[in-house]
Amino acid sequence: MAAPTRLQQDIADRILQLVRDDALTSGAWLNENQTAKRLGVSRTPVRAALDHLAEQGVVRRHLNKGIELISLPAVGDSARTPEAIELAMVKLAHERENGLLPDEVSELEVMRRYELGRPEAQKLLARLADLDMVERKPGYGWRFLHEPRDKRLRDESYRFRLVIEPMCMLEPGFHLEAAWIAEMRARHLEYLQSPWRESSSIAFYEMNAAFHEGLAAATGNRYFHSAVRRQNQLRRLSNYDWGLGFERVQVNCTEHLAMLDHLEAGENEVASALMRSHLLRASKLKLGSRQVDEAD
Amino acid sequence: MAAPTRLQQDIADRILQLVRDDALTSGAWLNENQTAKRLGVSRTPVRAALDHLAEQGVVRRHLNKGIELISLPAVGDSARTPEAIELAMVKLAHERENGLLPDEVSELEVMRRYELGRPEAQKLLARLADLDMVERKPGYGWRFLHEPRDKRLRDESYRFRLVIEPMCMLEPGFHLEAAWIAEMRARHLEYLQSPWRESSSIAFYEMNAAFHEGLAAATGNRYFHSAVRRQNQLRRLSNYDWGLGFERVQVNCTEHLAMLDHLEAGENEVASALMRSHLLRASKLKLGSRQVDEAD
DNA sequence: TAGTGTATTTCATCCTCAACTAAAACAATC
DNA sequence: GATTGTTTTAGTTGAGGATGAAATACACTA
Repeated sequence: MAAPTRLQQDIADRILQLVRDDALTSGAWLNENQTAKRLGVSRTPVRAALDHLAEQGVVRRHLNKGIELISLPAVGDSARTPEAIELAMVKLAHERENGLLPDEVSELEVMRRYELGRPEAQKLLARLADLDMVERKPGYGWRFLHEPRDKRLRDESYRFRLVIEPMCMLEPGFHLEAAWIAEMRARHLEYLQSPWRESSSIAFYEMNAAFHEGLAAATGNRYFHSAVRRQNQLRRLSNYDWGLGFERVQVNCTEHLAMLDHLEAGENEVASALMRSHLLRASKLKLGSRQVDEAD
Repeated sequence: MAAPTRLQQDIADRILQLVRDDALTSGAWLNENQTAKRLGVSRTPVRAALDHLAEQGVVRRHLNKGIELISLPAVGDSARTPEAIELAMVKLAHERENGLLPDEVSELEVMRRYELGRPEAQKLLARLADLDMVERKPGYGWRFLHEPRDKRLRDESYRFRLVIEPMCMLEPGFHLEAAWIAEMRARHLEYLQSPWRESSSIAFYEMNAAFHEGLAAATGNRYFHSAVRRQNQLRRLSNYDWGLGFERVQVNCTEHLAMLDHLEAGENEVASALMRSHLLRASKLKLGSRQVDEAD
């Protein structure tokens, strides 16, 4: 059978998610129409996704009767493959940090260097431009906007976040879902209890990003949300190769948990103050050799 | 002769700007190499631009000798043609505001409706997505993220700016160029002294945007700058067809001028407070029939 | 009738080719 | 020797076609 499309893979994952949410068990029957409607998509990709799931033995098709659920795979089994563009972006940022890239690059150079098609290279550069990392030169080519390992950049980022993030929880409409708090707390506790491995640094960064982004989203104000998301994207580029000690992880998690506690208790001013000091402390950390940036 | 390229037109304008900055007069000689270097561009487009200027009688080429300046056209003579994409964006935003566009559009529909090529339509949609105005649907097409004339959106924008902009002038590195202050002051005074015409509303908006963006740029922090610029772009879409009264223009200019005064005197805290009340006042204005948004 | 199976249409992406533009190298002239 | 004129090379953009995927409409089955 044909390889699954990005969308089909995505739909397949979301179908499994729906099945879990509805607490369906083996033997349950799925409905193409409803599924398609719930996912906001036509039946075509849903059918394709179901075909793929059938191949994996998760469901079984019965001719003209429907789809039977056979066995539900474990959560997180489908190892989301990050997009090629994402990978290339991280790689590019990394090479730039280490002085392997000149101050100016052409589109073609990006294509060759990271083995991308033209549209992909264009998207990549557009996204970097959006993050204020590069800009178009007047004629051809692109120019990096700051030096590798620019300390000023990091300071600027913290100063910006210091203005934005503590204000989030003071916004009028600020509201956190109880479920979100619970999930965040669980994820943080996991890091406190299990031993730290270098390999978990990417997942740790993502949890951090989700924490800060979630707080911004809770304002209900899309501009706060998108400003924080933008900062996260930016930091993601340089932070994927952290060298991070367990103490730092511990401090970070503890501070996050404290904020969650106060927010749950409705003490938003306290949480706001905590956020401020949290960011201040992070901004003052000395940078280790491999520590281009750190947790928050 | 071939029609001037976007870049060539741009270079031509900037050459004239350089000539003015250097206070060159008729009879002066221009140097291709230096010009190219100053503009950060190769000689090729500079030559082309000079050819176009020669056609218009601004300069004259002497074979193997150089370029002689003949007559300097008046400022603002070259009516900057905004990019086709810009125009289409404004038009699209306008139609959307007036309910002429459905909640979902396809790329092709954008191409047809605004007579754009595919790459242009893609760029347009990408930029709208960047401004959080639309998002990709899972399958095909794009979806508008908010209702036309969404009041909430406007409130959110003000709340965000209320957090960001007053903090700009309190940032450690904040520094305004004296020349910038002088120019801004002059432009504002012009609006106070000359009678208000409906036709000046676009120019008025641009002055406003330049004011706020300039203050953000003065922080030396690119994140403040880019956050404010983003807000300006967003507002530009819905604000180009203002219906604005002279009183509002007057109040707006007066407040801006007061801020400039205090900033010049080093009283940044005062200016910051003024900015806060400035934004608050603007956010509380009642919206007139055509007043989708207002000055600040 | 409510659902799946099938076909058709619309849409988007990818690719390649052609045209053109800018950059860089070289030649010619003052 | 510096500056302009010319050529060469590299890079980018735009247009059309092929491919494949999603949306839609229709047919079929329980």
